[in-house]
Amino acid sequence: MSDRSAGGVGKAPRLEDVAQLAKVSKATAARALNGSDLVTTSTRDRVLTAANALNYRVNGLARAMSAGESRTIGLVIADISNSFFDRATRAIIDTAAKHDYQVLVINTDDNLDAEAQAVRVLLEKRVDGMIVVPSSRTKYGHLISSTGPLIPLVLLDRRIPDLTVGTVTTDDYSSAVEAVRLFASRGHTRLGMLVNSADHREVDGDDPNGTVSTIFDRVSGFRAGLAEFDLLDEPTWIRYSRHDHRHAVSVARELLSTPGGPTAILTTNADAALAVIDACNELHLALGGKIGLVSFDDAPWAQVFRPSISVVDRPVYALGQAAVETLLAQLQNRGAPVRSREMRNTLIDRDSVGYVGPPVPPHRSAPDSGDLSPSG
Amino acid sequence: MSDRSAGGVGKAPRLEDVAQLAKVSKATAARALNGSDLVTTSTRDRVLTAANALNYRVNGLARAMSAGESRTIGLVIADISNSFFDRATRAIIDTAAKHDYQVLVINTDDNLDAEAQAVRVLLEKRVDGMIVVPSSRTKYGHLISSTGPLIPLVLLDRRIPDLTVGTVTTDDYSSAVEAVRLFASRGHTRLGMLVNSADHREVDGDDPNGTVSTIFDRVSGFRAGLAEFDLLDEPTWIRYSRHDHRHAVSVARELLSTPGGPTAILTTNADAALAVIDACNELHLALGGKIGLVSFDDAPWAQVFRPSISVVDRPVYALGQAAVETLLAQLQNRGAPVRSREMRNTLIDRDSVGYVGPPVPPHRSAPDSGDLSPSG
DNA sequence: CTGAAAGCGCTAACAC
DNA sequence: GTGTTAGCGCTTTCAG
Repeated sequence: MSDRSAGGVGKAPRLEDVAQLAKVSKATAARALNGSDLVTTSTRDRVLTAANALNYRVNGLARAMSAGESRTIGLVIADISNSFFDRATRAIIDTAAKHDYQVLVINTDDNLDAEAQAVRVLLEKRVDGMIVVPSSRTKYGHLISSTGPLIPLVLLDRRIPDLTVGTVTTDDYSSAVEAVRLFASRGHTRLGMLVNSADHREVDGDDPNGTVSTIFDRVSGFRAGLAEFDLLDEPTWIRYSRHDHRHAVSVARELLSTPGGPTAILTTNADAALAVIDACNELHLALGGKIGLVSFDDAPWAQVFRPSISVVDRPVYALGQAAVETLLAQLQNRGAPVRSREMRNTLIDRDSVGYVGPPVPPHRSAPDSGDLSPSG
Repeated sequence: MSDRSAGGVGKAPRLEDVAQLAKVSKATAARALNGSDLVTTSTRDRVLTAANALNYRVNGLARAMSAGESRTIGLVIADISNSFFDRATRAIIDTAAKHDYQVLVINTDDNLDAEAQAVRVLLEKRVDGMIVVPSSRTKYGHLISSTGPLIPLVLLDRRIPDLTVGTVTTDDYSSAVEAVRLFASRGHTRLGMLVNSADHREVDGDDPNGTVSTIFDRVSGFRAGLAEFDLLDEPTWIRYSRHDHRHAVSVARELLSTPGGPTAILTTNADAALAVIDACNELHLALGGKIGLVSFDDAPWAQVFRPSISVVDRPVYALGQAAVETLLAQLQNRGAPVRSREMRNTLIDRDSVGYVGPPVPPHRSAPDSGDLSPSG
């Protein structure tokens, strides 16, 4: 039971055991193991051999305690099993590993309480910093103390306008504008939007304050696009649905079966796109013909579908990577100024936009596509 | 810089700070905080108030050190951004959280060295146990010591025949047999298989020893199915491809464009199915007509595609959940006998199987579908 | 170059 | 009920 040499059941060897076997002090053993150059080659060898013989592994917990850093970062994310976040998570874990950090992952389902709870747990586990995908644009009390973020923090994918912390996002506002332009160039004049959101209540026309920034940006950009072409901005054509295929399909169906309703839909993610496609299947509507679709996020199936789906491709991997790098930079140098990055999406036009008429002319000279940015 | 009361920069309050403020000893403070009932209500209140005032959070590292458990488990998985593993991961994280455990996730890309490295790191971080998706059926030296698993361990999704540890899998062997039966019932006599695997070399006909158990089982089951109907078991019709869409498509194309080649394909995952669909697109083949497809894993898009894809739906969430529960049971009671579970898949027949002729009769009286099991 | 010793913050005996 | 104290295993001055 208390056999010390056997693996499995016996206790793990400690630094002291190694030191004893190598006939040196703990301090020397530690130095040898950690590659300090204040050790003779011969003693170092003795220590290494001993460590090897005992199959010694440092106790990271003990090291973390005394060193004051756990080399662990926390990731607070909406839902790992989402085709966007899973890839972001992949990037984060891999990038962190490259720098010898591990990551503790927690899902929130975009629930604010769950998010606060996750932060609490991570704080207790003494992560060195965290990356969070905030579930609210406005509520962030759980992320700060009186003087700023509780620990080094970077926001991924979504901004919190009032919180000055490192943030890594994409230019969704202008991508939405571009999507509208694409629709307009194929003659679509009645545009709708299907927003897949945890918070699926219809939001206020002017300032959907409860929503996360990505959705806020996409909706705002979409509406700015409508204005650019003087197209009808009909509130009921911007519909919200839950993260639930059946519900999303029913909303999509309503959108597409309204007489005189939209002929083209912009969706905020791949799941919503699937709902639109399904609705078209059910209603026997010609997607890519009289009906147009553009979706945010380039899911693996999007280019295999027939018609292949036009998408706003987001640099997911790079986003996750940047988040980690921003965080690590902060860890290295806590006084460093906050650095945020907005990365560029790419509109990939495939076959789902369709064609219903000649290009719609812009209302007045269109603003440069270069520098549109959201107000919030 | 060393401001103690300010958040953010100042040091975090310790148990001792709380104790002092509440005018009790550390022990009492600890008891109050941890809900021991050997404390007066009044002192408990004082302590709680103090803790609150200081915004105290236990130092989980310190607790872990002295308690001897970190309440953290490690997850070593092939690739989180895969539509199967992402959902399994989701289940694992959520189930663990429910029991107040957090999860450290590491990707291996099915690389054995990466897996060994991951295990090493997790061991150093002193996780209480780990769940691993092993990248080899035969190499597991990094998982054990002379007396058994290094720490409580459960294998997810794939077995290691020679390793007696808790394992949670699905009955892929019989599902593959069933898939063959389904093809046979629609007249398909020439069946092929597209295997999407990190280890994409063609494996030996009889014992693909290098592959992971799921693939081994699926291929074995497939071939058993062929035997059942006395169908041609042509080695070149079982093709392996990398986790790379272009490559998979080219392999699928070869499979489908061989004159006299297979008219139906069983794929081992959703990505491979996408490759087959893409190949059919390119070759203008009538999927769901003269060409049949069944895929392992029910991806979100499978039922939305036209034709909708027939699949072997695997109980992913339950699988992850069971893995955690098995592991925690082991943690509770280390002497407990190893418990493994094989969960049942469900063949969902949609519209991609097609029809090429009357049902093929079984060669001899077919074995009961009930209890087929792989040899390895 | 090497060793002794003081913590890191908490839990769990063990006294009172 | 509450306090004292001895670790948990490591890093890191500070001496030698």
